[in-house]
Amino acid sequence: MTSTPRRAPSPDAAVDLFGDPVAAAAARHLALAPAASMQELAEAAGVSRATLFRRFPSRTALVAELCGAAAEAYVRAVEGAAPGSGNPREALARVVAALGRLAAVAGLLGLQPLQEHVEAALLARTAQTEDSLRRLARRGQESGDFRVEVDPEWFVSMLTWLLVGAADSVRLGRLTAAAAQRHVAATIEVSLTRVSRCS
Amino acid sequence: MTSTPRRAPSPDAAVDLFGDPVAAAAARHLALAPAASMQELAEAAGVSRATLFRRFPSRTALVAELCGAAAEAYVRAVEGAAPGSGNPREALARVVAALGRLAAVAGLLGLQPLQEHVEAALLARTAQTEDSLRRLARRGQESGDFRVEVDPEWFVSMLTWLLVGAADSVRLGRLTAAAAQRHVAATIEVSLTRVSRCS
DNA sequence: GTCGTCTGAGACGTTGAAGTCTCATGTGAG
DNA sequence: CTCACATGAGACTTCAACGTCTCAGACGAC
Repeated sequence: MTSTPRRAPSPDAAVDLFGDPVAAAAARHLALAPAASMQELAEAAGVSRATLFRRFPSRTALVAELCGAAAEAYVRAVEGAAPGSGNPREALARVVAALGRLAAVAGLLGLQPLQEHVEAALLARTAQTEDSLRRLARRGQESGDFRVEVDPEWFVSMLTWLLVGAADSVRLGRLTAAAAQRHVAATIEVSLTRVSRCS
Repeated sequence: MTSTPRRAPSPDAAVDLFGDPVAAAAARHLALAPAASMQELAEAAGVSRATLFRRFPSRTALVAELCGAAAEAYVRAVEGAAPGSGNPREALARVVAALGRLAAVAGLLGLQPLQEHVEAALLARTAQTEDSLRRLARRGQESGDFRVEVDPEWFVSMLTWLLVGAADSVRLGRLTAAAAQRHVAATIEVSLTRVSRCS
């Protein structure tokens, strides 16, 4: 055969965020229907309820695993973007691009209602990462690249929720994924970076 | 008595968003615990479960009413800010201020998982209002006050989700309500308005 | 072929919350 | 005091989803 049978990796690599397609499908459905039952999730994943229970001992475990995987991906995305290295503006651009890719898949999972201890675990997992983002904000402020009026804490919040908003706009069919991602990047950049010079 | 006995209206008037204190307390609790049972909501409101059922025929009805009231308040807040009148920058500032006041109370209610038809009803209720915001964005772009790169659709989304993010930061104790509100206003303004001149 | 493994179908028990109902208590109006 | 009405407490039914289990069929390895 002239065409090689191996599938080309999907253009946005975030698709295989989860090991298996069942988890991926469940996550996709859960993001759209946060209160979905195991029955629904199984149907969405194309397996029987029994099989879903074989893979995940309980609904709680399923949700925790999916959200955990999303948190993990978030951490890896930010780390991969090396927010601590190089020019702050470029580091910021890398971070935003990496997270933008992620948001389409995992953004709305962040809206999942969680048990308190599960949420606490996720927050603990991402605490270091969020801190590296805060440091990036401060670093840029010290270097004169970023506005000093922006509280690093707010920077993290803004980044997070704009990504969620982007994912939601896509869900409602109001923006395409690509456009939403561009808007997030532009908004973050404009609100964080200082105008360096006038024409 | 020298001091008049009538209570001064609370500094942020949004407190009595709902007619009765029971609904207000339930809404407050629901925002923090989206999966709360009627038992929990009743306790949070300081009434018995029976009474809660007397006032709201079902949990669905309760949630729908609270979210509906929030949507209503959103509509009124925007209308009250008259986004269609006057200088676009000032109109924007009015809108952001009005919504900022609202977000502390109702922001996280927007995260409530809803049945599809309930969500559709809320979207229908707010459609006109969102449209007036889009028109404000366009108007500002035509007048040269706002950047033309910002899609009016994204403007609405950004505004919405930054307010949710502000409410969430407050919930997590990471920002004070006042600070969060200021940050939202500043972010919106910076990302939307064009730099008019260079010192 | 046989074996091991995974799966779907579906019955089954359990549980927790929803929603209904009754009754006793309290309180304000007259 | 008496009536009307709202509430709290709690028993009760219903129900949907969870979670467990069994069994039969499919499929690959060998």
